[in-house]
Amino acid sequence: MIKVAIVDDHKILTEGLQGLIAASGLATVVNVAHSASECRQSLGFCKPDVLLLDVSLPDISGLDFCKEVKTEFPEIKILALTTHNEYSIVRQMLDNGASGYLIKNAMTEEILAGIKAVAAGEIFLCHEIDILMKRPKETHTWLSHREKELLKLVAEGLTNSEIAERIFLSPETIKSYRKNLLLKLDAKNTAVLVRIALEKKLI
Amino acid sequence: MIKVAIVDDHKILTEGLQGLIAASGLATVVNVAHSASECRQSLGFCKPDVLLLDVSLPDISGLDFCKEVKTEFPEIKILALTTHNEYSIVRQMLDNGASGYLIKNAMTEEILAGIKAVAAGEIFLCHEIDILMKRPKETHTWLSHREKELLKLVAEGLTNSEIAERIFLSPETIKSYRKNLLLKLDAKNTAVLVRIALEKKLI
DNA sequence: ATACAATACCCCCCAAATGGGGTTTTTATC
DNA sequence: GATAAAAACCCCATTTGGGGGGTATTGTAT
Repeated sequence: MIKVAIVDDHKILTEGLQGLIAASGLATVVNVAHSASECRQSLGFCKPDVLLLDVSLPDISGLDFCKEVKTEFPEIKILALTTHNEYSIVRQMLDNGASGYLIKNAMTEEILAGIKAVAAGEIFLCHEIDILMKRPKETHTWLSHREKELLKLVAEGLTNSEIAERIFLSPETIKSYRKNLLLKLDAKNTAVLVRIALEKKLI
Repeated sequence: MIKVAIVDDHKILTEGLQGLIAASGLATVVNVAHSASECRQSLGFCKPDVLLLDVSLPDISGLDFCKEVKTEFPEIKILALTTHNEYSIVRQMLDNGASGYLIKNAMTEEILAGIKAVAAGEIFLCHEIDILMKRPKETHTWLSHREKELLKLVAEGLTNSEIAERIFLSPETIKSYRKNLLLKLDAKNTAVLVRIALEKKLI
């Protein structure tokens, strides 16, 4: 029997999930938490095989929590279960050690299939996400570290010279980065740049 | 027995909800839809007393769908059930005719209490939302029609003169509006303006 | 009656962003 | 050891935005 733990702040969802998993006979729910900190306290002793993890948690980001859990308990397989269907979120989640990714409007059977697959050491993506990730690379936007850093500072409202001071670069360099960002994200100006960044969850 | 219909694209949640409502003995689920169009087709004959409605639907906005249902079937009480806890969303939902508002991490009992209350013709807000709405007016941002319109166009990347042409106003007027928006939303510049607008779901 | 909010308009000045063209160095990757 | 991508830098010209000051006209709620 696969031991499953759940972290999600939506109580109706966790209750529904518990019932669903119990009814399947495939796995047993050993712990339910509604925040990362709550989950952190119980992981040590309940030792689940699979952790169902939401990206939006009330305390810290599910992305960071995924990395944290994987560092402390590398043997626990993490299966993301969330509403986000953006490339960058899935990409980061997998890079942070997740073994699978489900979106919340996936079929019930997919959730059980996902639990089974990741428990067996496989990588599992639900249908919609699988299609998303297989799309040609050009349709996805991927920014370098520096570019992401710049984008964050721009979205915080810093001017070029303020950014330059902050990260010890020439204002001219910042200008180049911004030009590149406008090009890469196909944005006409800063307003659109910020909108796209937030919509694609790049920052 | 209260007749309840549900519209939400998260299948796990709708299944959980169905079980929960059935187990309570308070109400009976007469219909479950995963999109507005699906729901639209069934509302006519299943005639629910209460409609549990999510704000994010795959086809159209739950806000618009709320208004639509209220126009066609004024006797159906609408109870919003969603993750959004922003003032502007709640405000719009209530203005569009919703009788109640629940957030998805609310307690199970609150959902049942909400169904009971709105079926009885009352207005019901879950605890967290109640607190949010009771906060002094000054802490909420509320924009006029024109200001919202402007903000949308700014976020689309139009320059002042482009906006002026589009809505037949003087470019100087647009400048004034923008200055006001920066003040009202306490934004240093356009980048922050757009970020705040998206974060507070004002546009 | 009058005060208020919303709407629409105008001026000046300077700072900041955008668009165009570039170069060099460092750091992975094959 | 070649190659490519990322990171850092530079100049010119123009447009756009932001900060400061305003005014006038509506409608509407008290």
